[in-house]
Amino acid sequence: MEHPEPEAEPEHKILELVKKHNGFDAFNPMQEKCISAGVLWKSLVVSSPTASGKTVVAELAALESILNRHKKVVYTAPLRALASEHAEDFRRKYSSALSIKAALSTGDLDSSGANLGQKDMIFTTYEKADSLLNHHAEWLSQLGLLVIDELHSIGTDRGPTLEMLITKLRFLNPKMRVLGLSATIPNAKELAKWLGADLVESDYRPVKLREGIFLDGTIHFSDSAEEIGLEKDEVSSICLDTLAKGKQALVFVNTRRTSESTAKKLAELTENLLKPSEQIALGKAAKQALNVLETPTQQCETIASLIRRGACFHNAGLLQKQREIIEEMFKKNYLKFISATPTLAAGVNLPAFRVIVQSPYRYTEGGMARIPVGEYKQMAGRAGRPKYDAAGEAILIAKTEIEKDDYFDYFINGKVEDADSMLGSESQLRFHILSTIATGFIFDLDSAEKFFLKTFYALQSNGASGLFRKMTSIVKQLEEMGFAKADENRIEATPLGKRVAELYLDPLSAFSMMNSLRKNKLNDFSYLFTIAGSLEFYPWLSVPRGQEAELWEKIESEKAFLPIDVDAERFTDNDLPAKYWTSVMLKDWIEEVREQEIVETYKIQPGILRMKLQNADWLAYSCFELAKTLGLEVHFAPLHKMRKRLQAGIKEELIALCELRGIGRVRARRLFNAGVKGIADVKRTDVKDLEKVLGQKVAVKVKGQLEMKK
DNA sequence: GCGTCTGTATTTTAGACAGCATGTC
DNA sequence: CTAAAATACAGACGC
Repeated sequence: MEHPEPEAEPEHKILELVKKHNGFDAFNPMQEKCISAGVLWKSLVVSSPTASGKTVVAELAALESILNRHKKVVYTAPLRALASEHAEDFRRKYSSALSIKAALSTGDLDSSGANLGQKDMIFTTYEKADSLLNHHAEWLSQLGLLVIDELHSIGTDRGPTLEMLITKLRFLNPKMRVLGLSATIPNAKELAKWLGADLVESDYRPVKLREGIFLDGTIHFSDSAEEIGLEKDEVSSICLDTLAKGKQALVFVNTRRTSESTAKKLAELTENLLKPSEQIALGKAAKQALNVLETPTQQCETIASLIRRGACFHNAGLLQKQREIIEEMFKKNYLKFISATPTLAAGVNLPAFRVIVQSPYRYTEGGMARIPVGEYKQMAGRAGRPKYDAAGEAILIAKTEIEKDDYFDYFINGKVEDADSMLGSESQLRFHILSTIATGFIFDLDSAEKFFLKTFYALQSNGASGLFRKMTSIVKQLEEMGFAKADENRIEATPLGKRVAELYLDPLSAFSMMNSLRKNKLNDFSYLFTIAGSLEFYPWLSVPRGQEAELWEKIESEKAFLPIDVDAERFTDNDLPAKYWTSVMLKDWIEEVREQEIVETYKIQPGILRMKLQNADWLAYSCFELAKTLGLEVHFAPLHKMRKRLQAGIKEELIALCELRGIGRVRARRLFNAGVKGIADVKRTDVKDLEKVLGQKVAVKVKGQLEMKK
């Protein structure tokens, strides 16, 4: 059915609905601009500052599509946290009121992916949406609207995935509208052109932003200066002044370690100034943060103590739960300061009166480098709390007069970088070409050309010949690895290649896993090395100083069991000791070494450990699936066991016990040592006896599970 | 001779997506 | 092409 432009009546209704469910009676200037540009019936790219209210624009377009045209909407974002926050928000506002079915689909175990075909609105990450295509989710060809949050991220390392996703979805849904939400970037026009969309640009912000530079006790703004004095160090001085104004500050630093030490410094400023009510709230939060694990680590204790004192740090080394607690305490104005790495700039919105950027440099592969202007703007954009502040202040710290002038030119008044296509990268192309072949978007040279011509890359580089040239050699590589077959007329993926695409593995990585699995002598450590040594496990743990030689010796003595050609790779792979060392860490984990001990030995924070373990679990599953596809039965049982052990961090003997909900590595070990060694034993044991080991609550819960199974 | 302090050389450095699949207080 | 803070280490110092 053709749907012409909707009539005036329903259009008006959509506007009213959105206003009503958001609890306001007028749209802001940016939103008005989008409405008059035709957000209800056109494709649009909106380029405007963070927190300018782009979510509402997405709601307008989405409701129109769902209510008037009865067409599905996909919202996609670069972070799971972003997707889930928006999903929750949308559900709360519209789901029950308008009986709109919204779903969240990310790689998270907790997010339900079932029955997406029956939903009206689906929130996902770029990768998950792309992966759904690899799994042939049919409903993806019935979309009315695609909302792309953070569209400017097309120019980052995850940009190619987004670019391919958009291209594929537009291929499948020629009439689909697109709503691209982007930060302010110079080439937004170009992106709009690619998407066949109109461009709406706006510099509207709900709170004014003043950008300044701190030098020798004075904050210099472009039109004025404020003398606040310099005591101890720059960050403390600014924070002290912030405190005197009764406000909060977000401090961005460039390493995790610095974020921690800065927080300790700032806690000294706040600890004696907290009101009793604040002390109570923070005390409660501190206790929560301390007890997110069965046994708290050193870091948990540090975090708890810092929260109690009114300032804390925030980085990827924290456990997810702790991050949330800290964010919430800051939002409620109990925590006065957070010192953070860029995690906080990219994530959910967490505004503060002041944003302090301690240094605009960061270590990169090529040594120390300036952060992109766009990244500075993203941090700066967090300044100013709507309703509380008349204006927000972003303050960059300079050490010299020259630096001050330079920062003004480069960061404050400078030009944000263009978002350029990154699809030319060979490794990215290898991954995405396999996936396009596996899903049938590309099946010969003609179709390849047609497809590539629709990419952003083609628009930017005036044609697809660049991609086309690289494709030939990539297809050859894929053929050699057994993932594709090609002749003059036809290119197609082998069943193995299709499976690799479904598993969302890098072809190169899958190939090296397969080679490992084909070795005849493998033990448990070989599997761990296969997992930890794969590309997806990057970055590897750094080898402690002075231990490199010792590790080489071990590698040499165990080389029969390492699933690689040690003699060849010792000269070509500089990361070999690090890969080995990382495997040893995984080994410790499944040997039930305590979390705190792992954290200390491998100098890794709990949050990073979690991330690595989740990664390991995914790769263990992938190995298992590859073995299945290859028919390598010898590996089935060992890999299955290995996966269970990685999930829980246990020796083989505890696998059965850990199947019970509420039983993890710690409790399972306690049970086992008390003589309860399996499900049957648990059944046989009296609740009273279980309580001695597990505590009352858990014991009852465990018993309850077994009752239900009867 | 041993523990502690101090100055200097050396080292280290952000983030986070994906598979599978069940009913939680 | 750009930095800065934490840590390891060597030597000095006091008892």
